[in-house]
Amino acid sequence: MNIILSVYKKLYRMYGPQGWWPIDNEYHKRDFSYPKTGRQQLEVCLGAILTQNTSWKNVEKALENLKKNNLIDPKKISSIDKKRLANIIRSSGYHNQKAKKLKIFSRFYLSLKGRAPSRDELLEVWGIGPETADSILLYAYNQSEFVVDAYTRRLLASMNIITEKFAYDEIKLLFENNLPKDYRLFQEYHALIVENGKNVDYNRKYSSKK
DNA sequence: AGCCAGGCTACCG
DNA sequence: CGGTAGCATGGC
Repeated sequence: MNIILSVYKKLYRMYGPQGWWPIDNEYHKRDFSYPKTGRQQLEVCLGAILTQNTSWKNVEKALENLKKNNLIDPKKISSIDKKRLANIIRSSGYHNQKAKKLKIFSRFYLSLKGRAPSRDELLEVWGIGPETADSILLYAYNQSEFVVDAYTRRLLASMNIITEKFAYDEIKLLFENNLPKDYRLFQEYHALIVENGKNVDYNRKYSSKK
């Protein structure tokens, strides 16, 4: 069995099913039928943007605030005053940048008229980089795109499978070429890597930033 | 009381 | 091209 798959099994034994992406603060373990509504789909997209270089705790509050203001809605986000939006999502950090990102994404989301975006389309949107694009495709659209984040790099580097300077797409392909193309597996695997990253101290030695 | 988090853009050489 | 400063709050 290849090492990528055996690492998955080991993590799964250690932590069990994760039930990502959290929606309304809940982790739907062993249920891969989410998102169930357009609103949930948008919530995943917004969360993916808000969590950029930010702990999920801080994002939860921002999402709660958005809900309180009835703002999980692309039209409302498009039209709300940017300063006001920034204040609502303040707890997620970089709130001025992220307010802009949410507004630009909402416009884009509306332009899709319900269809799924391609990865290239997402990458053309200001504020959406490779990890956010893959998170959106994997968790909001249930497409088999593997998500690579800082924890993924640290994990593979700690096992000497990669060096720190592997490109995003190289790491992504390493997973996708060694796993059955199954979005449920991809969802669970990435979630397990993050859970593991939160619990394991890599001594910051393998961080992508210095 | 620093250090860091589920990154990305802009700008520099 | 590759490298890096800037963005910002809250948790530990």
